[in-house]
Amino acid sequence: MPVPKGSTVDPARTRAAILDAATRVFYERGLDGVGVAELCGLIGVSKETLYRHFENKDALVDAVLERRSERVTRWLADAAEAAGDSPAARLAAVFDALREWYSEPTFRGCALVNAAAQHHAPRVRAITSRHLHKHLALLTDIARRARCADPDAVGRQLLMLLEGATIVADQHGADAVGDHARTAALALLSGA
Amino acid sequence: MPVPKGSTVDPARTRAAILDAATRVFYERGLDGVGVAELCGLIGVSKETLYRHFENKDALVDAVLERRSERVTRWLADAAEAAGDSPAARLAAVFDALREWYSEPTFRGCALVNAAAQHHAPRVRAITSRHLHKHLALLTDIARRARCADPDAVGRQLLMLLEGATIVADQHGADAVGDHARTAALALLSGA
DNA sequence: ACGAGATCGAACCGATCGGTACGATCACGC
DNA sequence: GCGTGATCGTACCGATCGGTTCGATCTCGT
Repeated sequence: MPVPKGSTVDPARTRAAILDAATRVFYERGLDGVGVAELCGLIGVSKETLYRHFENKDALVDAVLERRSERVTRWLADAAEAAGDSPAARLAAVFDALREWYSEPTFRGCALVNAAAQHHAPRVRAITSRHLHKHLALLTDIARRARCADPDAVGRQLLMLLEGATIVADQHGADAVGDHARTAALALLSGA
Repeated sequence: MPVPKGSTVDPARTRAAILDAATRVFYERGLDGVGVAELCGLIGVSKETLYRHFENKDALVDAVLERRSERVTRWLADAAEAAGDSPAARLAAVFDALREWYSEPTFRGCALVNAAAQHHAPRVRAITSRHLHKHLALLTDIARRARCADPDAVGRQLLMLLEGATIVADQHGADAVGDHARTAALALLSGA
């Protein structure tokens, strides 16, 4: 085997461990809320190892956000897909998934949007912008399937609702936010 | 006069100048994106002066956010008030005001929400939470005036739309976001 | 004219940060 | 068994940060 797979010394696994820990701690405490030294301590990895896998902290941040964006996007797309062909059912499934997310004790809002609010660096903003575009594509597709007169407009409206629900759930607790968002989303879809 | 009003040495004016500059630069570059030394340089004020008016940087941040929250809240309330008695007109006026805000070149999203995404400190989170509650009160009042069956639920839905529109306008440009948000808001109000 | 208080400018402090360097250790392939 | 490369632990570096201190200057009320 060219690449050891179960051993302690396995670059791919090390890299994944770094990404996993960084994803969690950056989400919990903010991109600038944890230093590289502390992060390495949490993972049980030396700085040299981290810096062989990532050019610098910004590159690590980019990788974390990129991976997170893909995971979330796929998660929502899968939820919609599993709900069948009915546009309303697909939309309901998306907001049901969001509702469960809001109730998780580790929920702290959207990691991408939070990151964009912290790092005004164009790199981070671009990743977040693409992230929202993926959501927009999913929601616009639902609006198109529902034969809305203006699917793009409805998609945008649903995107605002999705992002706003995430913000409100983070700031005001998840209580009924998920349900209200779901209700509003279905109303916007059927009313258009 | 116990307090000099037009002179160069005027603690109240100095304090206001610090707050003004800090509000602007914290909004543009982030709470941690500008140091106290640079901030003082921009204002033309020494560190000692800043630290006589504010106990520390966190206290300055709190004061900036508190003032900003009051300003924004009053601005939206005034817009609604000026629109007359019709609930739909009041709501439309609120989202018209938002649309103009989104188009300003300095627009960078909601300063309070951004701050909460940066500083996980409970102080900042509390200020932001109160800020959203003020918006919620305004929107719920409109829903109540419109004789919605469940004004609290509609208020929450409108709040999500408002916050989501602000996020989307920041990330995807202001283009038609304001119009779409306005349309969606009126639809949610009249459909409930 | 005098004293009080606000302000300036610059030096200074300790802590922390991102990032590098070095010697030692460990696991694997040949 | 030997070499290669991944890893560790630690020390180190320069920069920056929030915050303090001090002497000089300025303004104002009395």
